Amino acid sequence: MKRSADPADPTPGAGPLYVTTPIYYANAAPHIGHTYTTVVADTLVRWRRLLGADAFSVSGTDEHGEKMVEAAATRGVAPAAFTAEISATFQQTWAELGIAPDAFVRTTDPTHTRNVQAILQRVWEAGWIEQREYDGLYCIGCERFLTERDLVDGLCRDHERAPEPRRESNYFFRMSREFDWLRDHIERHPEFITPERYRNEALAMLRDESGLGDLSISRPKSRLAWGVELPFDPEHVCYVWFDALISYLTGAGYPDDPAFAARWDVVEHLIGKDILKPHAIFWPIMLKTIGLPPYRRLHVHGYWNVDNRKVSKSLGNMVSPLAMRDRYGFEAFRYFLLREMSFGLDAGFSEEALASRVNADLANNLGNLVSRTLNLVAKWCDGRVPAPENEGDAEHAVAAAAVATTDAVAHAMATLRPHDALAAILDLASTVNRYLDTQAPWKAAKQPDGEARVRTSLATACRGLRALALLLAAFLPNAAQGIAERLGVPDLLADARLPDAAQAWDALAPGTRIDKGAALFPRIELRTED
RNA sequence: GGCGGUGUAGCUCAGCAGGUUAGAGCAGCGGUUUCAUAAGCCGCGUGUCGGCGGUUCGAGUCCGCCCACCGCCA
Repeated sequence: MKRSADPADPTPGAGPLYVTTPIYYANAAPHIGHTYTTVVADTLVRWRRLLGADAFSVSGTDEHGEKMVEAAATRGVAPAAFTAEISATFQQTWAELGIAPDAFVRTTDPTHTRNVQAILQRVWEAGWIEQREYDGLYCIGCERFLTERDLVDGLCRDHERAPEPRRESNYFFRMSREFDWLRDHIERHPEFITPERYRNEALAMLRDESGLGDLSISRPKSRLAWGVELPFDPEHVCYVWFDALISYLTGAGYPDDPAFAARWDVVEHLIGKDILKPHAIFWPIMLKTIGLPPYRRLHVHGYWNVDNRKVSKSLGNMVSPLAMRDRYGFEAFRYFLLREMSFGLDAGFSEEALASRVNADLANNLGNLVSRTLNLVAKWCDGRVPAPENEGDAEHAVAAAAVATTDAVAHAMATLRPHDALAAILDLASTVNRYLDTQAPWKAAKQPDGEARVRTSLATACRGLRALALLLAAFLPNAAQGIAERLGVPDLLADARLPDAAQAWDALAPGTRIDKGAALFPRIELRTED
């Protein structure tokens, strides 16, 4: 089942990486969807760095558009003040959760708006933008003109609000000229958009073409002043998507940072399925007209449903990552997100599901393994990691399992399947639990000739914990560090490099003083309603 | 209406290019252990693989039709 790695083929997915989250639309505090994408990006970056590769990440906030003006007006503040506040909330949230993108782009940043204007000017001069009159019904919620088919009882289908008639002079990005090129590119590069279902959807959009056409990228200032001014027409501002996508360039240092080119070579975007079209269609064509190669990959994940319903403000079922942290500890929540969603598919969140998943995997399996191992070491080995004395098949099997797990995690991460990676890691914890039961050092300790068995089995279990700490470092950094500290090797993760570190099975020095510490993951007891 | 997707054990999902008695985790049931976080370990699943038909020596796995749900588009 697990393919053994080809010796000529190094660890898969071990090269440098530049990964982005979406530039989140900053009209409300971050919720579970933002948190998921951001956590996946963070995990991916940590994993690549653990493999010794350079990894760079960008996140940010998209702050322009009519909805923002509306929301700010509702709150009685200026758009700039409103978005500054929300953007700060995003940044503080990630910081509090221990997630630190290398760059955080606000679409209102002067460096960014300069980039947008320079690019607009260049694309304009190259003839990719033209002015047209447009007459139609406009939905502020969608930030676009609607067609008859978007209407239900005269209301926008998605936003259930009445569109307003508008006649506007708009600038259009003539992207339809490149649909053939893009279709060809996607067809020639099967991994350009993953999972495959979303690649198919992108191809379907291009096949029909009916819904696509050219893209309006401007709004007259008379209607919307909150945006980046078009350099070639000061009476208009740039439409939100054109502006926002360029953040991926700004964040990577475009155009002046010498590191930009290398980053752009290895860029992969992470998005939710709701913004497939701009990323799969608009963006590659924009890049082509800018004169940059397409991004390397686009990874698309599904939606989180909460308590079996779609997440929406009106339902009030938004899940705040900070609230989850306060209630269960952030890594429990982070684990749930990464483990429960099969990347690409929709998944469901509920506190019951969280408790069940965390208790089974983290408390009962992993946490308890740490606890019982260290307790045995404290009791029978004077609190020091023992030296193995007579290793046999059982010990070799555990060591082999650690290597196989490392390989499995690498494969899973190379194809953006964090859920599979975590399943493999927890499986290793099970293996060590089974090993301990088989060896039963607590019994051997009471037998006259059992000492070698006690030392060997506990040394092996400790080595297993060390491997688990290394493998978990990217997924649950605090818990991994917690294991390392309890094992008496607090610097384990500081400069560890996989897969060597996991394969260096005997690197845990005998005599190391362990520290039992508190329970790594206490069981979650949900209060039951009566 | 068109295109695409999904439909596999109570739940969440694996099943790649068709091939021995269809799997995992969780939940449940039984047993066992006591080092440990009422944890661990062992054992237990007769599931019409949505339905019908077809191709094949052989189909969950390919083809057609149908049903349900979802998405994109119109």
